[in-house]
Amino acid sequence: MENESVVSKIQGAITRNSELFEELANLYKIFGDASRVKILCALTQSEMCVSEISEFLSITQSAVSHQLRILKTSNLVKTRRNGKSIIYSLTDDHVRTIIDCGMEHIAE
Amino acid sequence: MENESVVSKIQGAITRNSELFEELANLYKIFGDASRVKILCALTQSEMCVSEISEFLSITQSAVSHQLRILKTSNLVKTRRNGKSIIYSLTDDHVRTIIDCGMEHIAE
DNA sequence: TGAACATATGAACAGTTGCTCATATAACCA
DNA sequence: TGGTTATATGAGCAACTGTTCATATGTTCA
Repeated sequence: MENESVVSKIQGAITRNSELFEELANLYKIFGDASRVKILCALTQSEMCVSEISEFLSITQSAVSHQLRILKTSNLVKTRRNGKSIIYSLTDDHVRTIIDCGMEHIAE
Repeated sequence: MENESVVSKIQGAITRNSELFEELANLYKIFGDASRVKILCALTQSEMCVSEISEFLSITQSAVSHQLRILKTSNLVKTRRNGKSIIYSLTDDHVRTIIDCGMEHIAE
């Protein structure tokens, strides 16, 4: 079949960049949880502290902290201290783009 | 604090659209696995049958089938039969956009 | 029809995930 | 300094995921 060379080229490209796809999957895995997407989406609108996030998500402060740690480890959010509070915000605008991208797919 | 009204607006918007975020998370969950992203990315280049995918991913035909079922259930791929083979292809171009979007974030 | 090939499906299982509970760390203020 | 508030962290656990193995379904062709 004449499709074979095309397929083997694709195979080559994907096998060579296997780690890249691993990384890509790990990025999407972070967006693959409703709590986290909500947090990220909220942060596209305004920076917020932990207790504010905890309140509007109606989940435990502990749960929020755990999620925020994941987001911070992945460098999607950054923090600064303000008195007793820790204020979370997005590190860059890619998050917004990615969310928009997904939203566009859903709105079909 | 003057941030309060902003936060409560965001809270409202997110609480109202809770199901939307659930849907969004479910979409990203699908992209959150290396095997699936590789399959999807391969399909942006060319339609392929199960055995071809199985070959270049180096995973069982069964595993591929299971993953393809997830992709099909989510309407990301469609199928047609060609003799003994089932040919898989993307249902639309959103997949490509979403992958590109994530890749752009990684390439920083 | 029956053997060979291609794909789908169900059960089982190890690994992962996201939550809660209890507790630790840290800053503020009386 | 001690009490209060804000956040972080670790253990434990139930639910979920992705794979493999065994097997079923479906198509082709001699």
